[in-house]
Amino acid sequence: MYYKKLPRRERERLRRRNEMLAAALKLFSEKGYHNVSMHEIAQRAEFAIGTLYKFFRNKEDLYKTLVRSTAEEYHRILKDVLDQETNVLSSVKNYIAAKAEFFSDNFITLRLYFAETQGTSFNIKAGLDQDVRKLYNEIIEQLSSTFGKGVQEQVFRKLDPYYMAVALDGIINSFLLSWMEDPKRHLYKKGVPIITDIFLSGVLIKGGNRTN
Amino acid sequence: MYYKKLPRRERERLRRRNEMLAAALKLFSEKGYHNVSMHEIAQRAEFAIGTLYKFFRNKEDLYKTLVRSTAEEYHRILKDVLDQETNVLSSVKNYIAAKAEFFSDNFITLRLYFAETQGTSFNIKAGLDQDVRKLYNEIIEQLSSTFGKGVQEQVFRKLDPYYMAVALDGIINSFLLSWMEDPKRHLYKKGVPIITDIFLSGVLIKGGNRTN
DNA sequence: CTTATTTGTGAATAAATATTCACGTCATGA
DNA sequence: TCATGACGTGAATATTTATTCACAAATAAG
Repeated sequence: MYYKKLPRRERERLRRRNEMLAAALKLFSEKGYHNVSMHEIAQRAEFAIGTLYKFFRNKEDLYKTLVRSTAEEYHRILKDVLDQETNVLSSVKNYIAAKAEFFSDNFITLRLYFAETQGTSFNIKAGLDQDVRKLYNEIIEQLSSTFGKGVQEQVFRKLDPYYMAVALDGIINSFLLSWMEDPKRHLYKKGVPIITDIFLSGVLIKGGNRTN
Repeated sequence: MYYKKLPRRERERLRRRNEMLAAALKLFSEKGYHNVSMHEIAQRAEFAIGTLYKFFRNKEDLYKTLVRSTAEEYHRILKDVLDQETNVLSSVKNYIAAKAEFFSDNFITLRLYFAETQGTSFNIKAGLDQDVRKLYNEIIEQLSSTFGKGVQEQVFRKLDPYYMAVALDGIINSFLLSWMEDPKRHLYKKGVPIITDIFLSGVLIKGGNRTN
């Protein structure tokens, strides 16, 4: 509803900028930061190398912009889910579904996500790393607090809420990863109920083996 | 018991080679493939740059050698655990413990492991990726077959064994990751029973919510 | 239509770093 | 002790790629 708010010049400028970001996202996602050259990005976006530098101070700036905006969207979506005023069990279920859905919408982003949160964010110079990690941790903390509430309400067993959050996120990530590697074999829609089920009920046949 | 099997010359040569690999491992693990120069590795290992090239054809060769040997050790250890003739429940518990122990022994390797299995292995040119991934998948498949046996023996619920394997590995990895980020806060020894417990029994208080 | 301003271009430059190789150095065996 | 070959060295070279900037094209203003 706010279209046309900006002058034509500005809008065109933004469109160009987005084209460059899109090209960069695709390339970074496929090959990783250091295996993509500025020339390559410019070429893919069909601009001259100089133009690219008119929009972004340097390669790192371009990359940071990309990752930041992605991270912020990720953060916003999951935070919204956890902020919703429902019972804790629904919150957790919604969290699982929302995370899966976010990435199924843009497969490409998933690669960037793993590159930044797992393993190799130490590839890029400091600075960005911290910010993205912080957003990621905030979500884990909030998920953790949801579990804390659940424990008090006696919906969940009396386990450390933080570890529950870590465990859940780990399961989801490993399903996302296997989906990323072979999208045909591991449909994500099929994964959501399985994740939920395993996490909530465990894999043992009887509750009798519980240590607690 | 096989010391002295090799001539002095050869042994010294191997020792030198290992020093170079050790220096490389440390640097790659800390900064990632592209942020480490051959000069840096040579300097750290206290050899001239030319010497490094006498031992390894090029940078990629050095890196591949490193990752391959690490991956092979990882593979061997976990395969041994799963091959052990015990009941399925013990196998799974041992798997959890063995994986945690392997990485607690060499923290540094953990970084390399995440770089290769998660997210950014697509950073390095093809070839290596495939081999390492293959070893990793073999373990998941074997874990999966253990779960299959467990389902038949009615130890585990009737869920897809492959997904159980994916889920378990995901939980373990996320605990390892949080340990890597803050070793003081998340002691790995403390993590093992929690992982086991959550995975086997789930987080819900009652078994009544089970969907199956 | 002319001028001014903004924006796009890509050859040229700068910097980083992977790789080579002509030359010492050292150990071994005669 | 000397000759020989294996090994180590690091300055020099090759290559890749990030970044700049003088100029051209397009657009807006008068």
